[in-house]
Amino acid sequence: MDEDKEQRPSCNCKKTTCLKRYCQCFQGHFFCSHACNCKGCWNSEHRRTFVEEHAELRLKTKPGASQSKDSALAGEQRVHGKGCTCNKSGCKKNYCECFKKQVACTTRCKCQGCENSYGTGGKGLQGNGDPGGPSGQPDGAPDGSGGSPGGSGESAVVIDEELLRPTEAGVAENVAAIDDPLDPSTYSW
DNA sequence: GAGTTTGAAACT
DNA sequence: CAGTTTCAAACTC
Repeated sequence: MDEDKEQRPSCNCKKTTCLKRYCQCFQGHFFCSHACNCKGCWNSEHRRTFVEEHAELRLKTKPGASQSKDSALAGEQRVHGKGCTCNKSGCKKNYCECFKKQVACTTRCKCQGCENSYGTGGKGLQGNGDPGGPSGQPDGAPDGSGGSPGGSGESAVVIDEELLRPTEAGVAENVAAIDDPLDPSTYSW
């Protein structure tokens, strides 16, 4: 029932008009809804064509970004396609895209002092992190099982593609749920 | 609740 | 292509 609610992100954009990937909704291929607290929002069904044009434009200018970083990688490891570049968070805070999705950092990541404990303990143990790093130990497994979950790290690496790639139906449903988030009087342009 | 910090995305 | 700036979200107080 609330499943759709959970899948649909909400944003608080003020300057991007919800047409850039700063916007959680736009990034997730959702239209903004009443749950959003955005201002000057153009990411609505009313502007669907406009939104699609923007999405296409983004696609043209930055093809690799079209699918976000997430699903860019498929096959051997479905983790963050591009990886994170965390410097200070140690990949153990929600600033870190990998941590946020509960996936392991990989060699694709450019993070420093990685302490991401998901999967095999993060690339910090794989060599890209500094060996004599902040702790040297990734704080152990999140579940405290004492080892990598599943041994192969599989459970932590796999991400739900459904969440990353909402179906047309999902979008349509989302759109249908929007009453009228676009009040002309609310927008300055 | 407000302010600060952080990483990602956009722009030059 | 690389560096800088801007942005929204997460975090701390």
